[in-house]
Amino acid sequence: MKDVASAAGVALKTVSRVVNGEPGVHPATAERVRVAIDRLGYSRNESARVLRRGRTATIGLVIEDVADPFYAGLSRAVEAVVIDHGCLLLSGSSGEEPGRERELVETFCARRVDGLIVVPAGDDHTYLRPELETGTPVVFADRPPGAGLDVDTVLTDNRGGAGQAVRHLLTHGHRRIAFLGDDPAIFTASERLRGYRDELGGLYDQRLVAMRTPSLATVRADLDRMLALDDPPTALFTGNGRYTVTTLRALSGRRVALVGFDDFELADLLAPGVSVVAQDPSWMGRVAAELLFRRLRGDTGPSEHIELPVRLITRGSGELPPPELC
Amino acid sequence: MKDVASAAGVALKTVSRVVNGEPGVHPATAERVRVAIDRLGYSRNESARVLRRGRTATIGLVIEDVADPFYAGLSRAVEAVVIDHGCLLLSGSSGEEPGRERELVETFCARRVDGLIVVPAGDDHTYLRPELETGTPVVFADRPPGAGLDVDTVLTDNRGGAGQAVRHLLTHGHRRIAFLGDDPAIFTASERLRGYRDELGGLYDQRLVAMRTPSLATVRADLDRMLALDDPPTALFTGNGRYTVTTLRALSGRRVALVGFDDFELADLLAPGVSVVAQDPSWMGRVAAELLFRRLRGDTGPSEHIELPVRLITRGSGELPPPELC
DNA sequence: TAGCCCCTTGACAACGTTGTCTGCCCCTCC
DNA sequence: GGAGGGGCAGACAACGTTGTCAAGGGGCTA
Repeated sequence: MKDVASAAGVALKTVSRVVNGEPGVHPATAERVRVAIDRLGYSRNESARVLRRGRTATIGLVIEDVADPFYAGLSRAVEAVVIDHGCLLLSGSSGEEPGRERELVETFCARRVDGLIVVPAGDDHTYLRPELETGTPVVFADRPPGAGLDVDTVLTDNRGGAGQAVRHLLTHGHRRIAFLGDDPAIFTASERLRGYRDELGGLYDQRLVAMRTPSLATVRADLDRMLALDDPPTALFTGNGRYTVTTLRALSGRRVALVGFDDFELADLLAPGVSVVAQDPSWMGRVAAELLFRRLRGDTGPSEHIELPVRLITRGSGELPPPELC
Repeated sequence: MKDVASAAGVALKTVSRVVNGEPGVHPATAERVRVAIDRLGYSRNESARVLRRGRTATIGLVIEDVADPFYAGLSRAVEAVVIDHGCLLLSGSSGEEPGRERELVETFCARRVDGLIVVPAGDDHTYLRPELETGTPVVFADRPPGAGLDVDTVLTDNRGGAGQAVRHLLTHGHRRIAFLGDDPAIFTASERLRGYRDELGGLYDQRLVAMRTPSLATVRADLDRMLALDDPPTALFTGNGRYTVTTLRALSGRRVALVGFDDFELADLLAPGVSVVAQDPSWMGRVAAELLFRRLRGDTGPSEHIELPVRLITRGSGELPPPELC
């Protein structure tokens, strides 16, 4: 900027004014400055600007994995809102590791983001205290923060959704419904288990539940074990999109009724189409981002806890009757 | 930091030394400083640091759309490499708009990223000149830069891949092979068209080519038109993952041989499985990022133009014979 | 013509770091 | 006992911006 100033024969401050579109600069002078800027290929140093002004116009987003379609959709929606507010989005994947989550948050804080949206991997977020105290708004999405932190949260109605899935299978005559889901240490997994269990009531059978990080081998093993029971499951409820897909693969053609949590591309093209309880990741992203910006605009009301509804989409797999009724 | 210094009863510089793990601080003093840091919840201001040191330890990535699995995979791979180098990744989606692409690049440059990886949306990149001249390395991925810019590029063997797909269909007896692809203004689309055309040679028929941004309606219209011809296509070659999926939907069960460019999740679960010419987005991301870091380490060799091979994966749809041979 | 105000411009400090240089103290070696 | 050196700590300037304040000049009004 100094170079531009001397090239244009004006003071530093005048260049600053032109760059920022501030009023009170003679058009001719402004033009001279602009020419100098173009000639020198000058671009403002954002770090210095941030340092001086205190606001970074930057939002941080911590998700689990960009390559997971759910988070990719959420990410895209957050990015859109952030851009609408003239800000930049920093984002990173925690890969389900609490340490990495914390690292990311701290990196973002060191860069002085104006606000944070976090899909937590860990369950201790006391490290966020200092930031919260300095007034940086934080919104948790998809999963709530660890105990003792009262911040804005946007969740899916996991329990209700699981209940809805199970109810759907029950009304189609199933009594033996298995649940295949992620490690219950993950909030959404344990909530969905709870919804499943509550809905089943007396029909609940521990042997029809398998919860761990899915791989084709483990899912196949779990399925084989369950289907070999004297009273095997006639229907499956899978705990998330990744799980549903892995389960479909592990079934390798065996026809069992199935409802999955999370919609996924091509669910409609499979035979039969896969019935799902669908979340809307874009909606969640949008809601979280808008809540964050409301806080940034100064809304200091009590922390909000939003729960987004899910939608049952029937495509065939969830409407298969139990074999004995065929 | 000033507060930490006075709280610990030391000078600013000593705190700086502790924060940066520089040697020459008495362990007892360092401990005192660390206590003060914890107590005050201090975190270094990265903007000030960047301003002072000149390096940001930040890489910028411009892609087309995070929600597209291809770019999500690429993104994740770039992020992994960037983290390995102790850097932060800024990324944004251009949404196929040249203006947005430029905006993103300029935003990143204003934040003084150390290097850039760009999947270009536009074809004029002269605006990058100033940055290139100041020595910021730039790597183009998936698509080359506009004319007149000689920079590192990592592409897929689009032409060869398309040729391979067509050859595969030819060896299965097809002579009428249609091509459904994106707007030829997009580099990858036109390259794939070229590979298709070159491989078909005399069999090429303008009426079997449809190129535009895919929507279910347009693809359905194009398909209906082609299939109504006197000598309709017996096989389809689709120009990218999104196109393949849309085409499968538009076919709504009609059995036509098909090979798609790009692999996609569940391609193996459809009936028949979808044969594809697969790119490896992670590989591309990794290669691009590693090339970038090699430049950052000072490699000033001539610009590289890497072309990654594709892999034909046969799953059934590409091996269907033409109807007359049934 | 004096006084006032507005328009335009510039000088300067401050934001929070870090690199450089200097200073002090204590230990060791001659 | 003095010189020299190493370990530790601090003072200060500079990075590139922007907010504050002040100043110069020209036109308008009384």
